[in-house]
Amino acid sequence: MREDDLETIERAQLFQPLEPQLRARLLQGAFTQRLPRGAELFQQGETPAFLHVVLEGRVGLVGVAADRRETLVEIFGPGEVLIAPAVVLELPYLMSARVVDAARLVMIPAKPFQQALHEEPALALALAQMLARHWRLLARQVKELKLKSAPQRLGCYLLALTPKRAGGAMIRLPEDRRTAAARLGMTPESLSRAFAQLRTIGVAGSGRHVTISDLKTLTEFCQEDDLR
Amino acid sequence: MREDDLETIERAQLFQPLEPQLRARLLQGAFTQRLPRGAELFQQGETPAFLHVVLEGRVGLVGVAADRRETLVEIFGPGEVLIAPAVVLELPYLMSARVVDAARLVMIPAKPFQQALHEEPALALALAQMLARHWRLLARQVKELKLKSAPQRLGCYLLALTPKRAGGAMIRLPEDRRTAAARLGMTPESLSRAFAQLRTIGVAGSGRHVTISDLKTLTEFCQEDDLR
DNA sequence: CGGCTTATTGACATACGTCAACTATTGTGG
DNA sequence: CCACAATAGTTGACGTATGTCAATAAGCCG
Repeated sequence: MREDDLETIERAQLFQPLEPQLRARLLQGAFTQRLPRGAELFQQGETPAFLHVVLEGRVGLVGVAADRRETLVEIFGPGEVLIAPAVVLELPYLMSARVVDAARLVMIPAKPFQQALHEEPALALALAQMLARHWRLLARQVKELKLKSAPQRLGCYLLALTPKRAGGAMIRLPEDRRTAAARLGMTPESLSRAFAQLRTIGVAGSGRHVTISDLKTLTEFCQEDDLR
Repeated sequence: MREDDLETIERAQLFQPLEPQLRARLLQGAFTQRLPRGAELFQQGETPAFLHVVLEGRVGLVGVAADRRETLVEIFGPGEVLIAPAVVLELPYLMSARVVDAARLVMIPAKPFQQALHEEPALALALAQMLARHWRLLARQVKELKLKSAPQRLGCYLLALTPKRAGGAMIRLPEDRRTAAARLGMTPESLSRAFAQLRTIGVAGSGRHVTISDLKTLTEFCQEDDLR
């Protein structure tokens, strides 16, 4: 494992609160893997063999229906852990994981990890906190899907990409538009139209580049509760 | 606290793996509360003061948009813990909690609970497992919202109410139809029409009583991956 | 430059929400 | 126990948001 890999892992919210020697113990038997866009790390229905930590690139969680239709549920980047719930519960994955941007990952064997979970209080606590954060990501998404229109969801997505809450902003989208559309639960066509609609309230975009003239106006349009 | 309350708490998945003396310690300073249908336990945006455990009745998690429109995200019954993520992270609730069926709850003060989380490995582990299960509930819901039609979501909901996977079934709905509709992300009118559509594949319902002539057929209609 | 993918736009289909009327069910007071 | 009100559920007519399909335009790369 490379030097800067360890740094990334240290920054990962799951590992950051741990003692260095515990981190080292977890990484016993772990290895890294480099995967191109489109690669599948695991498939929905499989039983976890590893806990995956993203070092570089981005990985999407893809839900698959019985008729093979798919949806992109969440995207995780460097420092994030992939679907800990399945690993913790030793249950089949509810989703597949597919590389969105060429990625490097740490694969931590599941069994020793589960073992450590029972023996290392700090790990269990850090994991609980990570799961709590991940729960909130999904909770927010369910609320958006059920309460907001496509243009509003796009607005929320743009707002999430800037730390500021007032004034203007310039953003670089972290993914191409078809990927963003999938993540937002709409077709690329609908995303295009959603952008067209936001243009009327000062959102200008071309390619991955987006400028927002007034964040306040957009926040209002999106009916955003600004709970982080 | 009543005798049978303790039994309910013992059955709660969060507390079941704990030593009796640890359970007792957590319940120091806890008290029970009885609330009628419609009561709000807490509101979205508030910072958690208690960890809530449902003893009796049912409590819904309600997401609220800035324009006051609401959606019912999940319903929890006896033995379930209400929104542990906010308590764990000491962050504002992302949703409100509203009593759906007259309920009795244990209110465990948040601070001592957070304290215990750092001191009691068994608690942190049990919590991680509970959060993992709750994450899967939401993950499944996101998949359904993004991949399935209203009648298919209704079908999944009905299937979730029976442990069987083949043959026929008779079900009693745990909530009235307007509540079920809200949970499923549709209007009562759409729920009615969804039932009408399922009638063509052998689902007969009247009031809270539903009979399914063939679970296989329904499972297929719903495009259900039968991952539990 | 030509050929690829990706984004946009338009025409149209459809699922679902909305509003209103009607019916069934439940609960309540005489 | 009935009468009636209140509530919950159903059905129909209609509007709107979003998906689908097809054509076009715009980037990107060999």
